[in-house]
Amino acid sequence: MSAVDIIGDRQITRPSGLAEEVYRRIRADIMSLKLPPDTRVSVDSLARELGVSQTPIREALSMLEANGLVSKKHFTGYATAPRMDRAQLDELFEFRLLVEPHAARKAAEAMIEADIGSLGAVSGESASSHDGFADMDTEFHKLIAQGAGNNLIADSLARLHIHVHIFRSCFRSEIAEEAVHEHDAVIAAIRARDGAAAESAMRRHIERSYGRLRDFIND
Amino acid sequence: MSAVDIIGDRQITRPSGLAEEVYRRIRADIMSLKLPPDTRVSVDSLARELGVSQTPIREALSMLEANGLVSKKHFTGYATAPRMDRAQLDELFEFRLLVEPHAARKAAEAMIEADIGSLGAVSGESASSHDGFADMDTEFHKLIAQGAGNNLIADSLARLHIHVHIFRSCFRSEIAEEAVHEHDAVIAAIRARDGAAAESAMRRHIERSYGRLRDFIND
DNA sequence: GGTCCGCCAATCCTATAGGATATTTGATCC
DNA sequence: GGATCAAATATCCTATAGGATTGGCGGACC
Repeated sequence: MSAVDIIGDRQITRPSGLAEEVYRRIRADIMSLKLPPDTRVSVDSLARELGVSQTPIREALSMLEANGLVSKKHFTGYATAPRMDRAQLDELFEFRLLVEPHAARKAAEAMIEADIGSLGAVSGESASSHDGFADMDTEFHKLIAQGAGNNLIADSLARLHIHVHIFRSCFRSEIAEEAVHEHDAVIAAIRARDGAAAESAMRRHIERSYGRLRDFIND
Repeated sequence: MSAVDIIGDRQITRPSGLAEEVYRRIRADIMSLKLPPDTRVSVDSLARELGVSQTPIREALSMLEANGLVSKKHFTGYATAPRMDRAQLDELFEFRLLVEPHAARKAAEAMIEADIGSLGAVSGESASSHDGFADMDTEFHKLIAQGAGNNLIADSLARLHIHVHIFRSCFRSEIAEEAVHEHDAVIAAIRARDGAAAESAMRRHIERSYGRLRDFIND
């Protein structure tokens, strides 16, 4: 009998290592703004708080650094990345505008029916709270990127979307009713297998989203 | 006086930490095929070989894992990523085809003169050896991505280009005379500040490059 | 009053030791 | 001869202790 066992809901608790678990935890704390941008992160404190040794903390922070969520200064320690400035927001949306409409088109052409079903499941409902909308938005874009059948694109967008999430959370942006409608437009086009319509609907969504977020920053 | 000192060519040797140095070292070994794809990588061995403790090795490997160059299996150890298969190659070039022509267009419109100068410096010369061409190709695409003024794009492409480099090295691909000509066509278009021409020249270059690499794989 | 210098605390960085696990090897049995 | 099982090895994972460095604080000096 292995040390890991079957738990109630028939799910193996595969221990991918403490490092990965710590990674998820810290990333969650960053995304929930429990660790605000530009905040010092002490290895020692985290080790005590989470009740593990320093080594897995260090590994997790190294991975977070490689993903651009924290930065390390030699002999000074780690700190969460500063909030995006105007230039970075521009760069990020230029990138999204380049990739996501293409992904939407491919998804409309190649997505399997089952995944289109799950896509409908993240439409509108549970968009009552701010966090609810954020999670829904994340899931929406992730499903489409995966539906396009390109893991590289999906991973790149997921990595970037984290920063969008943080930026949006910083300003407690009101839940955009428009965004839900824009999502629905994309979903409808994908359901209709209309690649061109999906591409332009996604482009419109991202452009509007860009406009909504850009208002918060003027430096 | 700080511990780090000024060296001959007026450059500070800023010690970014052992972890980063180890990171570069391992990445170089992977790119030079000294660590071939799908090869076990022992933390202990590396520690002894490089004469450092296990901790910086572990941090470096964590960063490499986040960048997709090695993978970790719990209680089994690290291993270099397996060589790209056909599907991954397709995904990678779909991505490049999406991003790089756009970058070339922007570079033609916005690149400053000085950088165009350095661009000409990587044209043709030192393309005699295989490694020489590989480095030149890397530098060529990096300069254009940076010239487009979008760090996100530049970083994403740099990360992907490493895998192209490894794949090409695996097959000891002959130095493609064509590639140099295609590069020159892009450079000429950028020099002429012709965005449309730069975009299509880059698209053509990547498509041809894709065709050249695709021949090596048929599974 | 402003500036510079030395001290102190906090933190990171490194090294080593011990526990746990997967893979491999060898012998035994069918 | 092939398959199965068990022990041994190599490796990773964790924890703790000690050395090195940076940044901040207070006092002295101009």
